[in-house]
Amino acid sequence: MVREVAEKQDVIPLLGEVFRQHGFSGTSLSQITLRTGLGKGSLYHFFPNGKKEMAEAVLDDVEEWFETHVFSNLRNNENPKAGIKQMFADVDFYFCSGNRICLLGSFALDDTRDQFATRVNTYFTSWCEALADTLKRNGLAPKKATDTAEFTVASIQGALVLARSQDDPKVFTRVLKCLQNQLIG
Amino acid sequence: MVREVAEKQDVIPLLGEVFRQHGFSGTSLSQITLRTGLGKGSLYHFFPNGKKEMAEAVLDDVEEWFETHVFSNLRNNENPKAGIKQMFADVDFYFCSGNRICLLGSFALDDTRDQFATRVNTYFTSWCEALADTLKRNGLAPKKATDTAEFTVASIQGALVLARSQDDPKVFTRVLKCLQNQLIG
DNA sequence: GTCTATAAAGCGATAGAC
DNA sequence: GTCTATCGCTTTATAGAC
Repeated sequence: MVREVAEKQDVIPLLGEVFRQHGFSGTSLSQITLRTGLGKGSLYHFFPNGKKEMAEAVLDDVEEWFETHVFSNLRNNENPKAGIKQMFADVDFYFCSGNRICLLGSFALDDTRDQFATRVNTYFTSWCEALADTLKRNGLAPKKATDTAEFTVASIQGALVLARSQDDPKVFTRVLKCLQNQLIG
Repeated sequence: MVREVAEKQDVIPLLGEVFRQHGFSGTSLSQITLRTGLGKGSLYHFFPNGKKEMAEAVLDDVEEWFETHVFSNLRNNENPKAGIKQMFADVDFYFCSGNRICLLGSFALDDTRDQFATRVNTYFTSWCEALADTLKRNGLAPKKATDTAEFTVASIQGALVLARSQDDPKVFTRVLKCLQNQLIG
């Protein structure tokens, strides 16, 4: 770290990296110290409730990014097709073209989910609903729009899993392209 | 446990349950003892290399199940459409209609993957290749078959993630139905 | 094959000096 | 705000009795 005095705002992205790498239960405070350059003293100064509060701060950060970039664009873009196209561009950017996993997806798979149940649920629900709204405005029947949105969000998550399993981010790019074709051909 | 003397074969499914619940790094030997009823002495008798060897035994078991039921059926079924239909039935059965996660997908997401890299890679590769083979025999062009198989396997994984995030297994059932429609609708 | 006892290391968390 | 020292607990793993 360059600065001697850290700011919480600068630490959160680094925490996100550590949690993405090791998972929540696989992340130890010593690994956090390694990545952030902050000792336990500083970490507990910023996050009095320890590791769980650190993860919550990261999840807040993730939610805010998706709300600002993805969800609000889906809801507010007057051109549904353009909104969907923009979603795929943002998603590709955020997940670094398949080189980055989804922290909420990672938390969802084991019992970490239960510690962050509301956040995990809300993130995916918001995404599905915002996309379903856009699909309706693009002419899909309500039920069809809901199902298609759910299917799309699921496939994006699975593409991240499969890309990592093969250690090949191109898998993610291919699935994204296929999904975009299905939605706005 | 009813039996006083355990057999390795009986222990492996229980190990699978524990790893599915907590993830690999979230699983401790004391939790394994709770679930299996076996003390450290017995566990290290069966698995001298400890937790990693236990996970490997579980992964071997999973691979064998999928090879026997899913992959070989896809490769050998003379009727491609029937083979695909059977795959979805087997997958729905194995993942308990969305109530069970994929251990290899769970391992893939964090750095647990690196400890089981070959197994994780091979499982998904075998699945994609077997499905692509069937899709070709059903009339798809080679490249289209490969892409569709990859897309399908990814979506199945993502459906498991999304179902757990919503604590709603029905999500899994809906995505599976949608995929089957796309393939042999 | 199973158990208990034990070791050494690492864990999350706290206290207090600076 | 940052650090070091420390606490109490859990971890993986081993040893040895039965």
